[in-house]
Amino acid sequence: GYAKCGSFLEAQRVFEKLSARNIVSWNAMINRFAEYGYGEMALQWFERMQCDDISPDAVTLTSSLKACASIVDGVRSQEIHGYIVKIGIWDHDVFFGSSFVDIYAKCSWIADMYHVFQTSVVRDVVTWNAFISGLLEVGQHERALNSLDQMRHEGLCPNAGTFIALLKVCSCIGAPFRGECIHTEIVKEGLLEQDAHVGSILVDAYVKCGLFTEAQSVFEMLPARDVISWNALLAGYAEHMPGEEILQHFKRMKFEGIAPDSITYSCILKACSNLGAFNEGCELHKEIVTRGLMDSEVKNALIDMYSKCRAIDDAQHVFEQSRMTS
RNA sequence: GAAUUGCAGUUCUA
Repeated sequence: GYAKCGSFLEAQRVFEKLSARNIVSWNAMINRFAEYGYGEMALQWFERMQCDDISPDAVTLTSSLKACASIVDGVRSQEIHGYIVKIGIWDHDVFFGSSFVDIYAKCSWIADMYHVFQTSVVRDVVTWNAFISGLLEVGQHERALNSLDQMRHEGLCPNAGTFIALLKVCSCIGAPFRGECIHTEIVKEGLLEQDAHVGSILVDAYVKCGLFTEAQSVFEMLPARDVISWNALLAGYAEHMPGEEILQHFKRMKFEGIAPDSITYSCILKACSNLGAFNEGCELHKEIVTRGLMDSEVKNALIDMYSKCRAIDDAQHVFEQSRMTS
């Protein structure tokens, strides 16, 4: 329904008028709020539904768990966990396992995360992906990287999400060799063509492991480059390549028709601040205003840039504007 | 019968 288009007001209006509010319409509302990050709102709808004497089904519960995850609400997750076990549907849905692994990891409830994972009789690739991300979250890097072999041992085939999770681990511990192995696997599976997320995380991982040449060559071979893969590369330039080269790449990005976002500008401003490139910095400032991309991170980057360029007045100006609005 | 479910991509910061 309307909720899928992100128009909540419209969705709510339609919902209130629905004569036949069935569980599907409730679930759709809850999940949409959760999906757009309104976790608290989603849980309110969850409670409202129960007040209406409709008992939640597996879809309601996983949607509500998504809401819990988005606001990292471990306590309410536990209540739902207890309810699922109590009414005896734990083994009916693989989704429960991955939801709870994910949430307990986000809460850093390590024992609970392990317990859920180990007692899930049915595990699928998403359960494993959530587990790998969880292991990263709690600092169990080796174990996370070993998971690939283990899940294959269970007869499961890794997907894009698996490799994304694994590459994040490599970035975190700076393990370029492991990253290269994963890169090989990704190519073998043909995932670079199928999934845009994989390409950008691969560029990002090489950047973060300090293999900048590799990052560049992956980037150039991507079938499609979006603002996120561009940002990953530009962040690498800002970090590792002190020089004006980054400005050329920024031009090329715009020339290719990719609209920069506030993260892009933060990266370029960082480079300008290292270069002491005041004129370029001013140009960027104007562009940011024109494009309406001023947010608090960009403001910090601007203040930093102006300070490094010894333009204290300009820095102060941005600073005072940010105090006015926040 | 159909419509509603789980993990995962880029900057800075605590």
